[in-house]
Amino acid sequence: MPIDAGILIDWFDERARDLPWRRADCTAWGVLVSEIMLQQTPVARVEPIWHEWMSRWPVPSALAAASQGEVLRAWGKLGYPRRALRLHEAATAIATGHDDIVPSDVDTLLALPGIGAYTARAVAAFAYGKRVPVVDTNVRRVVARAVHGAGDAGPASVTRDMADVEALLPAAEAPAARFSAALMELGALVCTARTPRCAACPVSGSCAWQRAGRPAYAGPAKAVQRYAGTDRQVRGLLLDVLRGTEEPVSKRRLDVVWPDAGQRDRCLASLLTDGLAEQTADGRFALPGEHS
DNA sequence: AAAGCGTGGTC
DNA sequence: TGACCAAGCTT
Repeated sequence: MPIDAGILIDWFDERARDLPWRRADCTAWGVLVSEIMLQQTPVARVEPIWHEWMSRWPVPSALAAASQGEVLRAWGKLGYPRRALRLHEAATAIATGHDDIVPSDVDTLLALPGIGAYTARAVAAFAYGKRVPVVDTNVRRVVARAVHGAGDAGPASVTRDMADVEALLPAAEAPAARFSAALMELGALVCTARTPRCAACPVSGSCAWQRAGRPAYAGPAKAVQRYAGTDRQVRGLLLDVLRGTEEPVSKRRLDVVWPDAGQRDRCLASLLTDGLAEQTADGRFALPGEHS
């Protein structure tokens, strides 16, 4: 059973959160920055940082002119700092190769670093009003339930997931883009992972999962991400030291963050490889681009 | 194509 | 408490 676009869009008009990157005066650059920051990071943590970035770097060329270290420091504790580096790279490419204008074409967007299947279409739809399937984890869950009657989405498949959503999309551009935003919002506010609020759902009447009696998820178990004790945690601790100082720090200052020397050194080396840290001529360590 | 990559909030 | 979750991308 397809989701009624009119009903969903009406619900969105009434209930959507007033997020700054959804406002009419938000630029395509603002939308792109928000999409990158929102990858695996909750809205509440993104909002204040997004505002800082918009006033500090209102256009791609402004970000491109900043050093990597400044960008990483401004990224703060949003997590996955490689995103910040890639956004900086993307800004440089947009400034030099696209007249400082964020591309509206999906394939052009896909060619930029850090922009994948979801983000490219999110920018095309939300910044430029294009009719393209926008599939994130929220949308996959909503479709799994409302259309397929499953408790949750199985493993992602870009091709299949996009075809599912394409089939639901209104024919015209403007309502299609609005529908895409509404599907995501429904997944974020109502059709949530843990405790779906089906009583408040505007499309529960046509939901296949409801009709099937809300069966539990039957697919393969999802891999659980460990964090404590992993390289990710150690890299995070090292980076936190570098973020906290303007001056390069000695190796000794980094050694205190983690007891296992082998893991520590491996992580520091990987940060250097990833371009998230740099070693100065005198052997100390710093965020990249500020002391070389 | 499965695994790696940060961080913090929730129940 | 710790497992799960949050607008993914890259290799």
